[in-house]
Amino acid sequence: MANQEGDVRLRLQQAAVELFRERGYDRITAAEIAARAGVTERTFFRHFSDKREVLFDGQAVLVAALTASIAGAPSDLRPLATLFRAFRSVRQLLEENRPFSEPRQEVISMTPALQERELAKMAALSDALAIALTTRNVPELQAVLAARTGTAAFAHATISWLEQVGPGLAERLDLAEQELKALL
Amino acid sequence: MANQEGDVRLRLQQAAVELFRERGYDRITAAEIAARAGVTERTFFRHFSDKREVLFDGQAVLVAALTASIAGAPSDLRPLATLFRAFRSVRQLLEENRPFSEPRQEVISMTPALQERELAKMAALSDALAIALTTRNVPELQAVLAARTGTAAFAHATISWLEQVGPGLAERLDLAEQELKALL
DNA sequence: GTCTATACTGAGATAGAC
DNA sequence: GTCTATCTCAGTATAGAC
Repeated sequence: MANQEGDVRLRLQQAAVELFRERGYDRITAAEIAARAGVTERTFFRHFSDKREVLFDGQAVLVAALTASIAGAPSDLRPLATLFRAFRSVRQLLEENRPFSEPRQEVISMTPALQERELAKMAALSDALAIALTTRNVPELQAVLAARTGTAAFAHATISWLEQVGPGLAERLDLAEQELKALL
Repeated sequence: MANQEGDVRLRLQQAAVELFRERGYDRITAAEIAARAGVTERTFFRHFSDKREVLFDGQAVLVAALTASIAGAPSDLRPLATLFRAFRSVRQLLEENRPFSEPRQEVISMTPALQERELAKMAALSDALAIALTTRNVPELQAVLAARTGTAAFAHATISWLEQVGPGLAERLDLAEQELKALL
């Protein structure tokens, strides 16, 4: 029981991804996910405030790692360079998680409701990065714009890396940074 | 009846904004909105695929105006400059709409579920702008990044303009463009 | 853990515009 | 007659209150 109790959350998440891939997000009920994880529907909603949220949980670790990297960056680094330095610092973390995040992303890309939630999570990430930049004395508007721009590039790099065969994550990040520079 | 039939959609939208402001988004049911507009709940859902959507309808006009401006821009203009030219071309449209969009934005800013939808709409706008740029032979990745970046600046400018007293929309757009240039 | 409100869907009937 | 908008009725699932 101790085993089972501890990872109910994890079992719910795994069950959710499996079922969503088998039959599609909107044809799966929260009760079905709960049943496969061996708990009741009520327990599902105790762990996740809504049905979508079961797929969005790794964010906290990522945000912590990124803000830590920003806080520890050389103080003369410009905002965008600071952000890309942070993105590169979590590369290994993302690569290790690929076995989980790839099927997860497959489900998200098929489901508008989940894409919406993903955008919200990215916006929250962007806000966190903007705050991390302002504590380094980057002016607010510049911090917000840099965070949005950097997050967009980061999201594009990671999602295309998960969805398409081709370059690795590091190369995709390099490419995105180059293209951003070329823009201006 | 002919009068009423024609603007059911509009009446539903107006009723929705009024009620949401009075009591808050989640304390208003779709049935109440429908009742105030003189139709049934089912009719509400025939016009709007979900409850949130009743507040997001002006986008089509905006997207059309922006893509038209991009299509008509001088061919030697760089991607971000092309986008800001387009944003400025819809300034009057936005200013005329302010009596509607300001209360609407007030409701959105109070409601996480609506903010999520707004992000989705902005992402759709960004996708449309990216496509408009690629038809001008901007390379795909560059177009996507420019569109995301530009859209973020545009959204920030318009939302802060709606929510806070201070500079006009034109000045806020100028400011955002300057800060973007300063980033790179 | 139980109960309930409400968001949303589907099918069929009605009514008016054309 | 078709087409389109609405209503009616019945139902399921999410999510919040208790």
